[in-house]
Amino acid sequence: MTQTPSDHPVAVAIDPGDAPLRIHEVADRVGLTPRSIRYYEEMGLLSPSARSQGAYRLFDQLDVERLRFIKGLRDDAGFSIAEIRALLEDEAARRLAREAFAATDDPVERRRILQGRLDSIEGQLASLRSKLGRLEEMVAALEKRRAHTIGHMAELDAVAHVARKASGR
Amino acid sequence: MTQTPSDHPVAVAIDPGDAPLRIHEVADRVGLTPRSIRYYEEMGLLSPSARSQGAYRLFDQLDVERLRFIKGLRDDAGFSIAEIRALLEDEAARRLAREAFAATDDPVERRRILQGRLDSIEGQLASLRSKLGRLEEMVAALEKRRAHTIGHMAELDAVAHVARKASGR
DNA sequence: GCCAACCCTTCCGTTCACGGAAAGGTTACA
DNA sequence: TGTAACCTTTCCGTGAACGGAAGGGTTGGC
Repeated sequence: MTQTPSDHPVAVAIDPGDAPLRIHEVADRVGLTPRSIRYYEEMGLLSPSARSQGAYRLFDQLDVERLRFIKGLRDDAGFSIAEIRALLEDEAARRLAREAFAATDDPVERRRILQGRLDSIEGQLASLRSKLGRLEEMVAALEKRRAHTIGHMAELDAVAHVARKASGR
Repeated sequence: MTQTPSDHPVAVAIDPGDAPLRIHEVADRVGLTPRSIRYYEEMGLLSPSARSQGAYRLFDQLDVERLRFIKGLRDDAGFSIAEIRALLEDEAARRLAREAFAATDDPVERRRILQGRLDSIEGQLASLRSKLGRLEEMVAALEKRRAHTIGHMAELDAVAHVARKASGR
């Protein structure tokens, strides 16, 4: 995936904006605090990012995407850090797999690696869909209550209408 | 759910069918601990439930439903207690409104009360739908990645197929 | 080569959402 | 009239998820 600026224009996803970011820059971009990012690394949600000469953390575009995903899982899906780690666990291997993928030319091996990645994604999808399902149930229940209430109101309106009629329009 | 063989299902507020439950019974039914329930009451998520002679908390069917809803908001939607309280805040008024509803015969007043309840439900629906939307976005993003990965695998398979052919079947 | 603005690790503090024990009162049942 | 099994409030403890300060090193621009 790390395409040198040479031949195929296909996967030139990262060329100029690929300058490694420092922690505060990532934090601003993603909407987290540096403290949280360090904490997530400590908790094992991030593979050890690159470091500068003087041990500064350096983040690439993949790290940023990963952190966005983490933030989504935390804020939108409401997963705990432990759950997120479980979800991303296979993905730690993915990091290695990515290198292994680039390192080999054997299609069988490459296929095996891609299959692993796919399994991981499927697992994440299953978790999210489960949460989605339960949320949809809640929405459905609320919609039912709403319909019920609206029904009652219509009833009352009908009664009022009859009453108005009975009292001579 | 626990429907006694009474006739009007409308406003049978105090019915011998739903014998008041004690805290541990509710906890078991809903899937919470007594401690959590007390905590939620302390945090203002429950209107002060009825109390027995000796100050035991007594819960009716509405309390149980409310607690189920709270649990759903907590576990499924991942809302914090503060957010849940905000969501249910108007519903504190609902409790009073329910009594007011039973206390009046004026259809106009009753309609007004129902409208208030409806507004509250709409607010809750909006919150849940917002969360739902963001979750769906995440699922969509994952599905895209999955499709991408599957595409890559198909590519590899095609290459392998060609290779097999070239090497004499 | 200097300095402001970052960054590092370490450690203690804090908020949230409860858990759990203490000390005592209540209920239901024999 | 016990008595076991609940319940009450009060208070201190805890794990998760950070916040923030201390003490010190690093970068980058002038």
